[in-house]
Amino acid sequence: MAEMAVAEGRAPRKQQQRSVQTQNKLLDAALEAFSENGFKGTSTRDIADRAGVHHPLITYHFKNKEELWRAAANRVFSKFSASLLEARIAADGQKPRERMASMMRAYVQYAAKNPALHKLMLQESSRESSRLEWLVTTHLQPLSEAVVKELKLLQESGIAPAGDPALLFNLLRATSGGILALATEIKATSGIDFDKPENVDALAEMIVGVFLPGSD
Amino acid sequence: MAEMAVAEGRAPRKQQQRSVQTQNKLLDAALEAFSENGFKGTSTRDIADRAGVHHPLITYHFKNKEELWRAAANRVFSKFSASLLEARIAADGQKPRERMASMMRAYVQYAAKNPALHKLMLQESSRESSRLEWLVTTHLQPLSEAVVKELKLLQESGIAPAGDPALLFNLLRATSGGILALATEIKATSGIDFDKPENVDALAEMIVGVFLPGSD
DNA sequence: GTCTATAATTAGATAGAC
DNA sequence: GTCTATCTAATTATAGAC
Repeated sequence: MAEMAVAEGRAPRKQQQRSVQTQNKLLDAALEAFSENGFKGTSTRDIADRAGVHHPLITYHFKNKEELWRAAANRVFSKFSASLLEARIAADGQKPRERMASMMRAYVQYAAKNPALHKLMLQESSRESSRLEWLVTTHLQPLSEAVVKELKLLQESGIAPAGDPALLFNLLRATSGGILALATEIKATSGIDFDKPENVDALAEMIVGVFLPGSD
Repeated sequence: MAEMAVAEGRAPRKQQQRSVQTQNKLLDAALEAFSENGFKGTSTRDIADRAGVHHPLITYHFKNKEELWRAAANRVFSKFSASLLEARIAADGQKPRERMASMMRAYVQYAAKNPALHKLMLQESSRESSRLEWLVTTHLQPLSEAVVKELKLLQESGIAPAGDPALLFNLLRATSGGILALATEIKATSGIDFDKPENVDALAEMIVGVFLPGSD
């Protein structure tokens, strides 16, 4: 599968390179399709068409629809975690409030650039499934635990609003992600276009202002 | 269709009553199924099974899948608007801040009791469609305009956070609705169960506290 | 590694008996 | 108003040629 080529020490051979390209095209297409129409609502033919490859190649590279979903989800969530970690490291010297604000901005910016992330999450949260279980244990719980820990410290300093920190974390997450998952609708309803960077910035600043009202 | 029986002045005849019952069962089942699996991901057979009726009855009562979706969406959104209006009237004597807080509580409580509302909204927002356009012009825009007007007044009094009131409205909406649409996942990730009324109350209070920090 | 052809299942919708 | 039977199209997945 996709991990093989990475394990190889030297540059992979030509055949392998093309294989990786096909896999990447399929993963991008799958992410887009699944995030738009959900797992059940997406046909493997649609994915193959979006990727510009013939549909039997899905079975060849990913065994079946479920494994393709998992691989696509794995990729976007891994990139997301890496992006957050990067922001966390970059903010290391800052004061607690500014550090948290940096994380929140990074979260919003990533969510805006990758609307599929939260769309996928919301699609799968609509009902219990083996995919949701996998998503929770593999990606969501580790992320949640890390952020809740930092939030708790901010609450003790009076910077973040009081209340159950886990609830607060989910509030934050639903706010950032939910509004960007609704982007298509909000553009139609309110005329706010989150394709424009200045609107994303305004959103990030509003979230920071609302959730971190205390001065540091 | 469903509207016919209501137009009739006297009590409808027995045959008509059974018809209305079947329609209601189908509407409930459709709302549940569409909210879980999206429009494309839902089969009319699944809906018929959930309702306990034979699937050709869908064509009989609602013409096709699209019309059934519209009828189901219409019902849940109409009830929602009515519920908000009721809360608005009940809060009429209160001060601006308390009035807004009452509305926010009513919003959260309704969303908690009817998770299908926001699930449906999020499912349809994942891509442009004729259904989304209909949802926006029929239900979302009127609601948005009414609430934004009140929010603007609260901002001028310094009660609500500053910034584009339309953005603030969507933030509020995404927060309340988004977190309850994620309920299944949040229970698994954070152990917070929104089937318990006390957790819904805590959510409502946290939202009020975060978005209306100023004293009135 | 890629393609065509196809098997087996399930989908939306309709016809016509009762 | 309800049911069975069925048509047509689309679905996932596989077998086997190239």
